[in-house]
Amino acid sequence: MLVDTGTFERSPHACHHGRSGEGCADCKVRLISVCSVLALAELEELEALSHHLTLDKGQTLFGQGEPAGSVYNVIDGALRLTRLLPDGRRQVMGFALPGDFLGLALQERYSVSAEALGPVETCRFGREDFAEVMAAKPHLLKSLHERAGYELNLAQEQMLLLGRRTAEEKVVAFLLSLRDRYARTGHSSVTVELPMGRQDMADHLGLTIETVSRMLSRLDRAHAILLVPGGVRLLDVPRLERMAAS
Amino acid sequence: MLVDTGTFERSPHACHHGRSGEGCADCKVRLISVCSVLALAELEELEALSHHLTLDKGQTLFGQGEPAGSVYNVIDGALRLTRLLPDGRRQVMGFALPGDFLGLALQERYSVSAEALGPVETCRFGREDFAEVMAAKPHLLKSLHERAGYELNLAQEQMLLLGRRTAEEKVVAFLLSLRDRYARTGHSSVTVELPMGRQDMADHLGLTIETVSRMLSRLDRAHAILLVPGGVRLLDVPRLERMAAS
DNA sequence: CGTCCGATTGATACTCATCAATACCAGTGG
DNA sequence: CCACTGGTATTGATGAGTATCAATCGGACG
Repeated sequence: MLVDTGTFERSPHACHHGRSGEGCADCKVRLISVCSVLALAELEELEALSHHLTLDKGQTLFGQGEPAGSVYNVIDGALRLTRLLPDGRRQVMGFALPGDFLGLALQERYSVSAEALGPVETCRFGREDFAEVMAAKPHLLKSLHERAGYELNLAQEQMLLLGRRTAEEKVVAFLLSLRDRYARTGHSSVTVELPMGRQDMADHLGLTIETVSRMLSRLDRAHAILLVPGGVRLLDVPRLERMAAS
Repeated sequence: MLVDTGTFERSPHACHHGRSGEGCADCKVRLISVCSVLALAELEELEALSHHLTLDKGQTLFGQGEPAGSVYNVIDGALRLTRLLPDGRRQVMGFALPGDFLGLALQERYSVSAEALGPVETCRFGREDFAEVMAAKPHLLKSLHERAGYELNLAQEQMLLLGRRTAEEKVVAFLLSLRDRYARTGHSSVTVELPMGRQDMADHLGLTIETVSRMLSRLDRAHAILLVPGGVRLLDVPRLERMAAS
């Protein structure tokens, strides 16, 4: 069931062989990724093990159940993380954005599939390599563990949403949480980009595509948001926050 | 909003002051808890920091949002882990059983409330104390991280359940997952104990108490399960597994 | 025996899914 | 430039599944 992902990968160590502006030190997401806890010397050490990897829209970074051979830092773009039921029903567990770390559970097999929502840039490490570095650097492990705690928190938030919120609350809460995540990485704005399609949102919120569309239309008609191509503009954040019932 | 939990705690170090059969080495859950990765010498070190703590049914171990002053090993009994929406809607994130570790995210504040479903026995550590020990023992941190990965996996499973399964599938999947968890801790049996009430199950599965009750009755009438006081007997596991659509 | 609390069962209402048609938009080729 | 195509989003009509409301049951306990 593996499709040819046709990813493009530079040769290992590409970053530090004299190319300008490509090293980890200049990395766009250095300060918001796990790498932020590393000293410069450590960074170089890790850099020697890194592989730059890019994907196009729709390509699969890894599939649910596959042996987890690599871990990844997302540098640019967005991915969706999905689980499938045998009969095809799909749940989108979340979306990975720049600065996120994929594979932080360090398990034998990937528990989700990761697919690019658009052009994506990642920094790949062999799992063995990374595990070795981590064994030598407890503060890196600690940082990873903190991220895991954060992920667990998000997962709980999402469970609450899926189990106890109405369709409208789900959509509103999703828009606000996306805005918060963008804000944390610097891109603060009233206009929230939606790199995923309606079906992805639906599968994330436990709804159908039609219901998501209806709720967005309704919010638009109520002038709480403004639908724009590729995203939404949040017009009345206080009202949205009340609607989300968080 | 803090109720008097009225918990009973022995004086610190109670375990190793000559009392027989009370040390960590004899701990009932030693081999299935995080402590399983510790050598005997390390175990004694940790034991010096441990506090034995018991709760009665309904008592709160800690509340959502409170500063996370302690972490806990569950020795006996069961707790429910809940999150509340401002308007009172409740989501049960999961149930803690013997061998489980509470507070493994090591965050500033508890992200859930933990309430005893019956008599509960725990092993408490001050968060600072535990963090210190962990800083000195990377393999303990690694073990905790692995547990976090496992929790994350469970959380994803639950998201899939909440978002994409029908009421019947939810109830069946819940019964089977409980059986699996009991099996992992040794208590393998076709009779699955249900230490939680119907409302707890409902709040865990994103249903109402009535729907849970109806589904259980229906399964009983269909001779897939047998409702017994305090639990269920799984009569036709293969069929249940088909119904769960996992 | 009566009370209390949780569980079960029934009748009805409502939210959201389903089915279906249409609109929109980007790309492609005539 | 404009028709055609495929994919995605929107909108509408209807129905299924589950929530809600209400009554009854059943066991534990005083």
